[in-house]
Amino acid sequence: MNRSIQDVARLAGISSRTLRHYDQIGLLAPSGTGPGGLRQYDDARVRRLQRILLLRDLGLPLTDIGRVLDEQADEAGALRLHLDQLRAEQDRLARQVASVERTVTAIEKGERLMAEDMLDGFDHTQHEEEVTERWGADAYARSDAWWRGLGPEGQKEWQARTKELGEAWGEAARRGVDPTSEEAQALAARHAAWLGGIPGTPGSEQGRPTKEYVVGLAEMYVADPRFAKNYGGTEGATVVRDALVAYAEREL
Amino acid sequence: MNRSIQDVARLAGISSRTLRHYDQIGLLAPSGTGPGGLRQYDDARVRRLQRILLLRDLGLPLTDIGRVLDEQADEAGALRLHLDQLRAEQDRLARQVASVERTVTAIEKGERLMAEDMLDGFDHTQHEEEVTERWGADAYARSDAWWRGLGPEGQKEWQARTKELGEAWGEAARRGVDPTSEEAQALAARHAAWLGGIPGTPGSEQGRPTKEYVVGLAEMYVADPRFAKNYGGTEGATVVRDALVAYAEREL
DNA sequence: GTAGAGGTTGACGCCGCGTCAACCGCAAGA
DNA sequence: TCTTGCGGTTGACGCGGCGTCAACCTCTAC
Repeated sequence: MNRSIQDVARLAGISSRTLRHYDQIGLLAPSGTGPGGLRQYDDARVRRLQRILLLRDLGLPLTDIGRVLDEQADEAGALRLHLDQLRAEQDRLARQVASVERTVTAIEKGERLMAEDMLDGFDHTQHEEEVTERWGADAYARSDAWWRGLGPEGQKEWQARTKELGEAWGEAARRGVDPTSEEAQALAARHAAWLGGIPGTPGSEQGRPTKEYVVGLAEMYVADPRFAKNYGGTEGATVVRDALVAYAEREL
Repeated sequence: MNRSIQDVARLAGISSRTLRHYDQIGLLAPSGTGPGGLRQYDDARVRRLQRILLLRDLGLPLTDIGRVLDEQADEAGALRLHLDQLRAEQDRLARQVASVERTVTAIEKGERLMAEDMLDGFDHTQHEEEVTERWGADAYARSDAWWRGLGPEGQKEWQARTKELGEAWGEAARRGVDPTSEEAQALAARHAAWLGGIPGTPGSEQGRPTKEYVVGLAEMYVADPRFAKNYGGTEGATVVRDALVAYAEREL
């Protein structure tokens, strides 16, 4: 019972291109070739194809399928390993969905009522005391002037970005990432870049905030609930602080 | 405040390659080029990069990000659309995870106690009455001879494949797929190919089951609970039947 | 003069095929 | 006999988002 490539493709509900691909990568070679190099598949190949497709439907990569089928490797074991990856991907997706959801509602809220919630959530002028106390009245005045200069639209925009950044931090913190991990450090880098883009912050002339400013601010995130709430509470803020401090020590 | 590519990369916690890529695809061009073609980025580009990375973290594709940022397109709208896709992917993953789980337990069960559960689940000899009644005692005898010829190992193997195929059907049925959809028809094709590979089934000499055999069997899947349970009950079996009948009409 | 840092452009690789393009062999009809 | 058409063949690009060479350039410091 030798079948042509089209026969097999129709039988299996796949394309002939897929069969040629499987031949090419050594996953399923035809049993022989007829006149003109036409591929022929016997019953054994068709059965092998069945198993390939069943495993493929489970999301197993083709290379793994090849190993399982060729080396008599442990099928259940391979699937359980695969299951772990699927679940990890599930987690990632769930977090991303939640993150997007929060971002969307934040944006829409911000569009409808830009006053209360967001100004309250991260009002730039909110930390006047701390700023003046730590970096002098000059710094605050410059910063405040910049803030007013933004205008309502600019302020809304700025707050939205702020909230998005806080969102990213909160998400990572809830997940319990290591503050020294590559991911947390990348976030810290972006946080620092963001701070450095605000005229009036110490070091903004060099385009990056000073180490002292970042470290001080990081401590404030933990100490002051008004800031901490932007990063998932005190616990979240602790992660943010540790990450920022580590980053500042390294790069600033 | 013009920064070099490395500066920006470190600031943002990404690689310089990524920045070059963004330049290449027109997502983020540098503000200018210095001596030797060195890319330079001003503050506005850095801020744009911030937004790019925030949206990228949410899983939005780069092309969409470009549209949102360039055409002042509706950011919340784009994200909600993206959210739909994420949720669809979540569904797909959840179903796949469940499917893999069931397959794994089925395999392990089959390894430990191959007797009861699986023989009960889909005993080939189980439908002797129907086979003899509909296709004659000859067909049953041939089929039965083939079955015995498989031996215990072969029977176990065959049953495992059977269960996997039933699994795929059950999964699709629970999802409520249209029996005439491409997906269901592909499954039907594979089901038919599987039947055609069993010596003794009418039409197996041609490598594919006859239309009448498939249609009759499909009806039995719905009518007989012993079969229906392999496809998610009567409801599931109905989908299987409709898909198989449609396939048989078209291809056999 | 030469080494080194920090760039540049160009290209391949990943994964699982879809989708051309250009060609070949065989059978049926004008 | 020529043409048309079917059913294949090999080869190559494309997708997404970059990582990772390779080969080359420019400027500075020793």
